[in-house]
Amino acid sequence: MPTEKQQTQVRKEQIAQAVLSLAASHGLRGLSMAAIARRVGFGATAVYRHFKNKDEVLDAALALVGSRLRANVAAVCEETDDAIDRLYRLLMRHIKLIRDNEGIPRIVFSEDFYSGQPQRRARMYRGIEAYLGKVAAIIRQGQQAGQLDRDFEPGSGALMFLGLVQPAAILWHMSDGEFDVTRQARETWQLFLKAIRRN
Amino acid sequence: MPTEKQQTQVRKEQIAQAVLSLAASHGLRGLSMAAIARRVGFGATAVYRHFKNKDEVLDAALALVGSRLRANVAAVCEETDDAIDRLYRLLMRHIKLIRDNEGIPRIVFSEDFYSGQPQRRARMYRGIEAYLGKVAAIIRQGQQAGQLDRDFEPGSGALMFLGLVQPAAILWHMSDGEFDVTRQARETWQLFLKAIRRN
DNA sequence: CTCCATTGTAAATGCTCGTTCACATCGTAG
DNA sequence: CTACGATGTGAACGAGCATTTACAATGGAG
Repeated sequence: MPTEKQQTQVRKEQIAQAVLSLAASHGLRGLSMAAIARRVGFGATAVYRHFKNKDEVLDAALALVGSRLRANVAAVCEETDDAIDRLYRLLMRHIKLIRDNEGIPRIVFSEDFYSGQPQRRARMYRGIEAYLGKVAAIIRQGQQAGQLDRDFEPGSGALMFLGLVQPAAILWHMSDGEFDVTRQARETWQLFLKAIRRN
Repeated sequence: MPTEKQQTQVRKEQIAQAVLSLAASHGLRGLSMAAIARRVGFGATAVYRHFKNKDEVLDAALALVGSRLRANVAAVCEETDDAIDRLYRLLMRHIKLIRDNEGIPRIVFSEDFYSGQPQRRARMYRGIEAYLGKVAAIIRQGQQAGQLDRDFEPGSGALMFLGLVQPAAILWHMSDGEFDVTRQARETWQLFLKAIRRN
């Protein structure tokens, strides 16, 4: 047996990360069990020692994405107390996360990921809602502190915040990295700030 | 032969539309030749009378989306000369287009659609760029007319414009229609307006 | 009316891929 | 040290699906 044995816990993480990496280069279509396993250094069938089936593997990858997003929010709240600072840092972290793991948007926005899996779609929906809720909380904090305008709903602001990244991210990877996400995000951030800041 | 004969031109349109309809309910994964053909009222193999292979079928669907988007821009430019009006109407038309053809975002954002097809991805990129260019042109017109602020690039504004719809659209169909896109778009439109309007 | 190009069908092929099974090997508890 | 559970392997199966092929029906041009 050429491959070393490893704990299931370790393997699970490796497999989930392999899904993200592979999705980055080949999307969901080329995401076969064999490809995932090869990435880890496996035969295809070994994956079944750690997961019941492919769906469980994809679920693990999804959970990984969720934990990364939560970590970002926690980090910016650690770094600063200022609402605007928090939002800007979160924006930059979000972009970096996507740049480093191109597979994330490819999976999250891929419809094949959800087709035939209503529970997974529901879980994803709740995950995005939770993320938006945390952004909204930061915005509400800014409104109460008097930095941000009070005449809009924090939820709408949070949605717009997400809109700062999404089109840029899609264009970025459609252009094969040619499109400058970071620069564009900085530009639209200025517009966003003008929209939400107390005049 | 139970099925009536039809002109290739007619069939091509039917097939492309069938792709959009099917993608709406089952994503790209369930999008088999058999399913497409059945939707039209066909056997699977009959599709090959009109298209060389599946890739050509998907390309046709993509072209259909492009023509719909162009039609929207042309329509709003017909309806009014005012830049802000044009943008608002385009936003609403864009939303309606997506609500009526849920398959569009499912295809456009599905990475499987592009994986292994670099030319198609490039074509899509050019298509989005062209759309953004037209939005930017409307914005520039508004800047020259003095309605809109001059201190931001029209391209950035156009990107932000796209960001008004995208997250809302994704949440909409992830929530199975529960999320109110139109209401949210109206809210974020107010924010957008505050961001771009000449104070 | 009669060809024949066009449009359709059914059966068959070959490939990819998820999954199972029987067996080998590692590492650790006792 | 020894057994046994945990982990890994390769072969094989079966389903789904794109595509090809041989054949039938349609319908308009001459």
